[in-house]
Amino acid sequence: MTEKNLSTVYEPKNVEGKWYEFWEENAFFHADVNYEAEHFSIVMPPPNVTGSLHLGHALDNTLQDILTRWRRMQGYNTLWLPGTDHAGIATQARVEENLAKGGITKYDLGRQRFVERVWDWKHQYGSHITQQLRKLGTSCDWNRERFTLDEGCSRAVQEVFVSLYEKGLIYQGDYIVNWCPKCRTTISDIEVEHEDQAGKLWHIKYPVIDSEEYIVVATTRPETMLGDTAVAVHPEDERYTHLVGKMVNLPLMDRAIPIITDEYVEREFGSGAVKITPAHDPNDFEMGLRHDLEQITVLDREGKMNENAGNYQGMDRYEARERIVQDLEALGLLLKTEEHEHAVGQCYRCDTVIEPMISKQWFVKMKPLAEPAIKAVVDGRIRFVPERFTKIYLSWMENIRDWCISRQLWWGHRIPVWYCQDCDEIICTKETPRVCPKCGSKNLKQDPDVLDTWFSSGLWPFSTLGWPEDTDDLRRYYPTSVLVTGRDIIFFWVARMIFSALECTQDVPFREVFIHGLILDAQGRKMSKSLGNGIDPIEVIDKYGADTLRFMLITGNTPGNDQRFQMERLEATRNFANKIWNASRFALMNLEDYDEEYVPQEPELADRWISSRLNRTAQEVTRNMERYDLGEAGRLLYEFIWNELCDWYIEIVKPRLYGKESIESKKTAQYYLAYALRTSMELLHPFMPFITEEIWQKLPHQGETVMLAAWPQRNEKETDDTVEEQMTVIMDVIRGIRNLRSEMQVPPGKKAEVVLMAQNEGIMGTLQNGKEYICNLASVSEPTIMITANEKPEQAVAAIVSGVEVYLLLKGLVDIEKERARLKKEADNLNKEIKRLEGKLNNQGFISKAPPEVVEKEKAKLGDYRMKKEAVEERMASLG
RNA sequence: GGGGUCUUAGCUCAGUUGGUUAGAGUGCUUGCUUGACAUGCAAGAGGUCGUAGGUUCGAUUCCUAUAGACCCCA
Repeated sequence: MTEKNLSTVYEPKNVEGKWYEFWEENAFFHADVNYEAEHFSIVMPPPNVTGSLHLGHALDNTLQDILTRWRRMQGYNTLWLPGTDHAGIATQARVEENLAKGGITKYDLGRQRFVERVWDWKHQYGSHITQQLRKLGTSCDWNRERFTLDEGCSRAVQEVFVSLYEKGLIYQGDYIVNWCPKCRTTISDIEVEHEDQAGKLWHIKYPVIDSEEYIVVATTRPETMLGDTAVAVHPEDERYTHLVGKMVNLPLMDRAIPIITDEYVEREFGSGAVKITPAHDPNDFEMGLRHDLEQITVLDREGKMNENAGNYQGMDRYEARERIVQDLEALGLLLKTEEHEHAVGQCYRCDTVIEPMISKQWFVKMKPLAEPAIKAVVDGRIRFVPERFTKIYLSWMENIRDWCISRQLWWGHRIPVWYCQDCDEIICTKETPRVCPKCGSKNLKQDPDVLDTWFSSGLWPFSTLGWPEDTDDLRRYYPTSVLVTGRDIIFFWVARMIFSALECTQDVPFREVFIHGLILDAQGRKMSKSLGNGIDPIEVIDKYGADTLRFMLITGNTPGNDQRFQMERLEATRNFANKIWNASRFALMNLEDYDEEYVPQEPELADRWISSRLNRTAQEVTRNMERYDLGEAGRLLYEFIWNELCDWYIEIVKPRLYGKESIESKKTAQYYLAYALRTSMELLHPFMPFITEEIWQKLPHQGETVMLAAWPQRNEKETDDTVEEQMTVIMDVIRGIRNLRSEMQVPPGKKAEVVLMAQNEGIMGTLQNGKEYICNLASVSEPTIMITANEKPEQAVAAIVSGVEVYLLLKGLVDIEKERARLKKEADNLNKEIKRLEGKLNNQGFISKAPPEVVEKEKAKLGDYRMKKEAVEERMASLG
């Protein structure tokens, strides 16, 4: 090995790519269906097929990869199934933009050729994001990669559509839907984002027919008045009782419309009278149905005023708004204009203001599907982690509205419905029909619309495993073990998978849903294109390595909470990778003559200590992973590796490795160093897969890859409280000496003389046992170790640690007054604590009600403090 | 209007069955070419745990109210 020649700085670039190829070529990610072990399966939330990786993906996939690698090491039959989403609107929009550069529209190409173009686009860019996922280190089974528009997923979509249609759970109807004038399609309710915006509230006078009176209505959208078919007041509003039933003359349109009453009207809002536009407002639409009002559509699909808009025909909706206000003012019908903040619905894709519009669309009837989906979560057959997301899910599911699933796009799953042009028969089948089953006509036309992308992603957990076929994969890996996704997608996706799965497979799609938060920028804002505050994970990987990005994302995270992306934390994590790298360089330099056969007979205190700490860490890491607290698991490993393994064990063991002790001692140290480092790499592997593989391969090991090493389990025999207590004493003494040296400004190069007074024989034995450690780590010549005596060293400064009085001899350099002041401060501190504990232990309530072990613990603490205080006071007395 | 999260060291955050002299990273101060690492080592300073009540022997932790920040839903 030539580690001495290797860079002292870890270079992820030289390591990461090579191991990924190794894993993929050796099919280590591949899941073979077998029943020898319990299964663990995850389906990856499919990213947009032509999109790019962002930090949200990086976090989501890192979490999944950690769980997958961990379970695989534990011996589960593990499948992580990857794939991509056709992302209807987004992908189509990008291809259209691209066409626009050449001055053509999709209409120039026609549907068929346009869809071919989109497939070309998909083939060109479709592997971009999966390559990016590989850079991140994801250990998914690429042989099983799926695409929402592939043959199998498409068959599943048809199957479900036809089945729901036949059950009457899918229907077609004219309802008010959310129309995006820019995307030129409907979108579902949850695709509308509501944002409070500053607007105006216009108070308009509508003249009452056969009267001198006006009725004043307040609106934020005057352009829709052209489609008004009524004015409504609250039935108990006495201000208007005398007008109910009369007609008003709709200004600008010169149309007579009635004044009606409805409970829905808020008396406090505006004037208490509202204009009703059933064709352009969801609430008005409902009211229109109740009162059998006419629906007059005044806007077209591009957001322009249509032929029903009188003189305003052809104007854009905002232009029309201005003109209408002007015209009303000119007519003296504008009473007043107020500033008004109100919620404006916008398209989640393009931010265009949504136009509520009446349109014939396909819907899924949600109530019957929601019921089992609620039950599955209430029953605990599906569990949300963190638990609080259960409530969010349930409240949404309980108030669910029918789902508009048709989209006026060309890219997606075409609705499997045909209309007979001769007899108007509607045919819904999986196979393209040749003739009308009713009249035999061949003149059939397929519905032009495609399905909401989420309709197919809702089937993802089972369509990807082969459903509706009864496949081996489906039998083995379904229901999947856990779904990992962001909190922003619970309604869009998680909820829809749950009800789809229950309907189609009569089973839950996954047992657990692990929800994580969003990655925000350093100021705590959402990352967005418009703000330009996004960070490209690939750039981060190129600069710092995938391991660093992964570990940084994971350890900065508590389940379900958002986190800010801080460059400083990235550097700190990079330093951790570098630390591991250098500790390994050191180890490898000193393991050149490692003896594979050697089994240590007499491990030293430090060896037994690192082994004990390692085993305890393994146990704690596992425990935290089991509860999805991956961040805490990662932090524990960071602390163990850096603080215990590097800062203490390696430092302690150096002289032994350098051959300054016996050959047995050296071999034993080599054994424990290799064991501790290798096991650390195994525990850390799910988090930082690349660097751990690189190092594991170089260390003494068995097996082909750390990926398939057995997950370290706690070995009861190796955890030893006594050993840990003994090492704590030694470490405290070393810290005590270092502290004194630093305060007294003893030059680092100078060996110090110390006297150690042990409280009892046992501690004295421990000190003797750890004498070499103290000499080396505190730079001490030869400590005098003895039982506590009344005779204290003169010309010395003291530190009191648990069980030991530490004296640093400083001939002629001790400032008695300063030393006394230093000790006084320490004694005061101890007195404060002693008083606090005495108060606690004198409290009858505490003694009788607190658990006995807590009382014992407090008593022990008090005893320790008292002894320390006594020692400090004795020392002060001996100073005279 | 309803619901949720957060408020702990200058900054970013841990702190999970209520008992710790309240922790980490970073920043700051001091000293170090200590035969792996200055992307490092060692020592140190720094916190009324948002505010006010309550429950309890005991509250950073549980409950209520309140202030502020952010998010979701209507």
